[in-house]
Amino acid sequence: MAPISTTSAQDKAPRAKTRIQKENEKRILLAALDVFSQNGFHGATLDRIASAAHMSKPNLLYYFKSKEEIHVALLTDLLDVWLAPLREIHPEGEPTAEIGSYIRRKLESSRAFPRESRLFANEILAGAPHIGGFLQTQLKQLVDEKATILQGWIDDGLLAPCDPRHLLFAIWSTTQHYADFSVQVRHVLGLEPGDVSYYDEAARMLDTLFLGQLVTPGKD
Amino acid sequence: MAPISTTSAQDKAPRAKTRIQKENEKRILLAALDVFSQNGFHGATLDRIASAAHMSKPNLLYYFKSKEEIHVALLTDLLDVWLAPLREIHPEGEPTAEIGSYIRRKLESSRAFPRESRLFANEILAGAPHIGGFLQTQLKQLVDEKATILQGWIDDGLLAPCDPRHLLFAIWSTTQHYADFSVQVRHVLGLEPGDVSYYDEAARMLDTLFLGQLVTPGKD
DNA sequence: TATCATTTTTACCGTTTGGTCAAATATCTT
DNA sequence: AAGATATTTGACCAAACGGTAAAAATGATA
Repeated sequence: MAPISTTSAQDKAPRAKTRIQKENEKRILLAALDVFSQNGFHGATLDRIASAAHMSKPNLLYYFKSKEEIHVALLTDLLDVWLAPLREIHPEGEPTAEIGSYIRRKLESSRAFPRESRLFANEILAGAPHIGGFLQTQLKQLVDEKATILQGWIDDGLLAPCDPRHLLFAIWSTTQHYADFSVQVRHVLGLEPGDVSYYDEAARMLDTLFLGQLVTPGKD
Repeated sequence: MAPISTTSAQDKAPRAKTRIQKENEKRILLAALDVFSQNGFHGATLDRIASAAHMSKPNLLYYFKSKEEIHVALLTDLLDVWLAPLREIHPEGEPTAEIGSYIRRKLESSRAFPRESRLFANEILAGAPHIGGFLQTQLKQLVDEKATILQGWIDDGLLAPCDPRHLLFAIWSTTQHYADFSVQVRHVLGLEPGDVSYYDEAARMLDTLFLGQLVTPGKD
């Protein structure tokens, strides 16, 4: 296995990163996030990424060996952001509070990082060719762990009986929907292209849906 | 405006469709659905579509003038399927039954037509360049209409107070999630590639979520 | 079977794409 | 300032791409 040394003097293969190198890699990744999230992997071109990064194509390829390497770098950075809200669910907390704040964190993540969300959605839609391993190992493990917590709450009668993992799916889909399908949301609501004012109403809806009872018993 | 005449004898421009023509157009659209839904518009190539349709590329282009024309034809066919379940929500019905069966229709649509769902998701993710008009007019109109029905139920105290359009968003996202993100669902659940056995549990989850109360009041 | 329209194929074209290479330039270190 | 290293550039390439033209083959029709 290749060591990922950062600043060991004895190593000779991986040199320390220059100031310019760090700056330009950041510029490239920011530009690539724009382009990839708008057009998907195949729809993105190195010329467009380079142009968005105010850089020539060969110069871009001096920092990343290939288009795929940029894509993988972006996805790798993304995975931490994606998992972070889930990690914070703790068994000591009260179910309503824990689930409620998880939903709020997920929705806020969707609002703050819509491009990242769309990048992720594109990758999954394409069959997760690059992060399939991550899904099967790290994500599955974390989901299993948190599902156990939720199951505990169900067993204690604090949560309605349901498959905890599908509950997580429902939270993921509803929150990410506002980033991934934002165009549809805006068109249906009759909002202008840049308008994201629907997030407040979305938060209320998700609170009602996941924390309250949605349909009243009815008068049969 | 160009008339869309089908079988008027006096017209000379649009001829009637041959048996071979109908067969091959069907073959092409089926093949294109496979390719587009797996790789998105930019990831799909005419060579792959032609190959999947067991046809040479120029022959394919004899039936459809361009790659985009195939894509638009697929999307156009799709829109009816997409709207159908929503149309069936009627104001006379009982809220729980109406919403419940809508969810079941949507989930069944997701299970039966995952490729169509992914095609739609890809289009929206890309900013809906081809069906933006449809979203702003037909879909918005239908959603407004059905949202009024839901609002009526809320006013009658039959449904928990919430924004009806966001309720529809929640139903769309949770049901479509099982088609669009099926790879992730399977990886997290530890299922084999072709396995879609999670749909039963998904149906139970969505019933609990949308029709029952999920989190019990707690013992504070 | 002769005629005509439809369908299919072969060969090809211009453009775009991801990527390379060597030379030129800038930056850092001593 | 000099030398070494890091960065940037312009010219280029092979492959893949969407699409075309015209001839050849097939099917329908009388």
